[in-house]
Amino acid sequence: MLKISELSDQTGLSAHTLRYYEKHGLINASTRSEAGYRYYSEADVRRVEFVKTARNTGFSLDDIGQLLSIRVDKQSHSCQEVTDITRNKLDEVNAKLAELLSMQQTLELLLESCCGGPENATHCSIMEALDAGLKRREIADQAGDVPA
Amino acid sequence: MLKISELSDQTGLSAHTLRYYEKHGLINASTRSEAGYRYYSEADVRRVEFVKTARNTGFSLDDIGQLLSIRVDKQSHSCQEVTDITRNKLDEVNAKLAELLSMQQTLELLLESCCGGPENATHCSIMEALDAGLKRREIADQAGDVPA
DNA sequence: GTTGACCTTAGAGTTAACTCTAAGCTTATA
DNA sequence: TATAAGCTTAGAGTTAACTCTAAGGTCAAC
Repeated sequence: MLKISELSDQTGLSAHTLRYYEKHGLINASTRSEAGYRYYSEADVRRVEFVKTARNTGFSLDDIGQLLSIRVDKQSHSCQEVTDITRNKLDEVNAKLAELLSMQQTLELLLESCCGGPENATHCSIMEALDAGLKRREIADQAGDVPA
Repeated sequence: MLKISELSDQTGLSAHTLRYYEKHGLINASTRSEAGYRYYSEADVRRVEFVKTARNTGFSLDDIGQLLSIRVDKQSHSCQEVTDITRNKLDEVNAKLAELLSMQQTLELLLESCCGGPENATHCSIMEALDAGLKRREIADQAGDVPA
């Protein structure tokens, strides 16, 4: 049986976070000392690791709550329920990814277009592109040409 | 001169958001009616559009504040200041991107590994993989083989 | 028997960027 | 002139996932 600080050491999650997860119904210490100290069993630890793994995979605490309720009674739940949660998360991730890739591309183009030197920003092509609403087809190419 | 609702229509930013941006020092209505109504000039509108464009590119309101203070006095700022802000943002975007790509890959592998059918989740390979801390080299391949 | 490290709880604070509400003026239209 | 739409402000609420604080109880070691 581990005390909260020992579980914290083992999982890398802070004691604060572990209590926070408990308050939100994700985990629990199956035993308490008379004084109220939390003591975690092996099974408790495995549940915490499950939460941590799911967290690293991108699932929200809310998703994880659902996954955990499947986990404790797998017989009453289908694989489809699990894949639904997973697919929704993948859809979210893909949407965010598309957004970030577009930003990445824009930022790279902006950086390519600007000299980045110590000269003053009067003709800075990054500022110009932002002013023009990024409308130039290639933001500035190398020569600063603007599409008709 | 545009009233706030007209500016809202033109930019797609809500009047609430425009006031919020003003409160945070990003934009301003250069004129107010006697009664206090905001009236936006062409220059005001261009500034708002700049903010919107920068926002879409991923810059935080804080970044945008810096970009705007360069914008109003380009002579006193260098291209390097602009590229520094841009490069920092690109670094952030790339970091987030790496995280999301890893999640995407994991989620795809999880989905491939699971039948997703109506059968109960007793042997669901997604649940198993999360339980095992995603340690299996390929999460389950197609056969559920575990590396030594 | 007294340090000092660790534990408890309830509840407040953090972050970013909105988003909304309430209470009360103003303005345009019929 | 009455009504409705629109504007003003200050300030509270939202979201997610922590993160921290205060006030106090517990425990192991010296």
